[in-house]
Amino acid sequence: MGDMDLQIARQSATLRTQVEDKLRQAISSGRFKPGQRLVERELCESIGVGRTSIREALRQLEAEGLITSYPHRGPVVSTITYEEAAQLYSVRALLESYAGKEFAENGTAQDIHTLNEAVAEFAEAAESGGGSRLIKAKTAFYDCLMQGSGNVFVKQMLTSLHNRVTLLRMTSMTQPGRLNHSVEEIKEIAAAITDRNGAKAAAACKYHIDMAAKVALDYLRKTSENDGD
Amino acid sequence: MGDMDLQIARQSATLRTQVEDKLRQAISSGRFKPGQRLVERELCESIGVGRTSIREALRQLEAEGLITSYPHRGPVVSTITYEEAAQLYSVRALLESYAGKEFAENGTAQDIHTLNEAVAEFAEAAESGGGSRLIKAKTAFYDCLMQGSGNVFVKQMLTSLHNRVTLLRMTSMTQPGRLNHSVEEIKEIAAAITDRNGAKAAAACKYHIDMAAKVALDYLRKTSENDGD
DNA sequence: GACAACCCGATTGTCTGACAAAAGCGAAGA
DNA sequence: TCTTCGCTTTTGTCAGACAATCGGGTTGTC
Repeated sequence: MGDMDLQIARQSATLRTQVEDKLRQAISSGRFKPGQRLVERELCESIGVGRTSIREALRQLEAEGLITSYPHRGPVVSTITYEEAAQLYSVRALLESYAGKEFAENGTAQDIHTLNEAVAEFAEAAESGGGSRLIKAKTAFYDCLMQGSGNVFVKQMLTSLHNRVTLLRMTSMTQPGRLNHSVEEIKEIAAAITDRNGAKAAAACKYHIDMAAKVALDYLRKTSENDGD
Repeated sequence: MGDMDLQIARQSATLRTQVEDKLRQAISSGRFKPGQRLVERELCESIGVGRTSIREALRQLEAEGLITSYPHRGPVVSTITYEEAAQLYSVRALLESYAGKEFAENGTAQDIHTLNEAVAEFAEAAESGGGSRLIKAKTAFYDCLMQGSGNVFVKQMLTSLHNRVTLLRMTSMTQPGRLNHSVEEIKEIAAAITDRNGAKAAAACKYHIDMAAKVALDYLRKTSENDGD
């Protein structure tokens, strides 16, 4: 009874919250592409709720940076430039290193146990190759990492950054060789944390993000024929 | 003609934005105290706008962490525990150090010039003792620091953290001796940045925040007779 | 043919009024 | 005293309405 799989449809949540999740997912999954306009009435119809709920959900997503609203023109899915992508990965490296360090130095034994389980699950998922299972496993790993850092602000900020990474719309794991490297790097992180080695954990986290950033930014640079005009 | 005092009431902004600012200010100024309930209808009356604008503004503040909403009970001004305050200052130190380092290494000469002007203004304000002038000067300094970091995400996150610090409702500068120290520390930061010394700038930023944190947390610990039940 | 002014449709921003659902509170009853 | 019931308050959500604004197309002029 380790995993408390929180019920998918917790209908108790307010409607607005569900709309938020739906929109977030639509953006993450690429159904709404960066730069695309989001027209209120269309969203009302497709989701089946009133404008109130839609608009309030949009405000939330706007604050998270997933969408950008221009006055009297409405919201569009945020776009992210190459520069911003580089900045995003820089901050991520900074915060995740910190999280890793804190985890290693102050995390509970329980947290460490959970982390290692998440890593094992991720490694398995990487072998069996299930795409959605991989994403789930990686999410679980990061949730655990942020949780273990013991810092609610770090957790919140990293969550936001993770969401925004999806705006780049390239999984950074799709590269054939990358996935194996990724697994190794994550194992390294978990090992350092289990060893209670803060400095090493921070370094491993930073390395992991730097590698992911390199792949992502290279990819962006190559496919940047559509950023000019 | 140095100060371009942007017109107070830029009526072009949407109403919702103005409400956000008003609420943010009310919280920062302590007119709304942590833990206090915010009833929609009261806000409507006191601000003089409809529920729509109020609710959307509240969603924004909620995302920023300034208020916390419980379903079917409405929003309250966020409270912050001692632990969270400590975490907040930790992240602040981390991010501001990073900002200082980046500024020193990559900031433009123009940014550096502006920074030094802001520091001078802050020092003057500290001597003349104008409370609101001090706050303004400090805000200008931090704006410049974040701007100079060249990282929009850092800027955004630090802005959010700065807003939340006000939830602690103790200026951390009110301590008689603290202000002078604060001025010195800030001068140190600016000097390091002007020297293009990244490591030193980072250290100075961290020191500055750590000192502020120490004062703040000591104060919180002393006045924690009202956190039990 | 190019450029400016203008008008019109689409969409947002905002208000009002309405109502179900839930939370909290007080009273009634065991 | 404790539980239960019902009432009040407030939120969550909808529908409809309307002014303001933006963008695009049209018209008119040089």
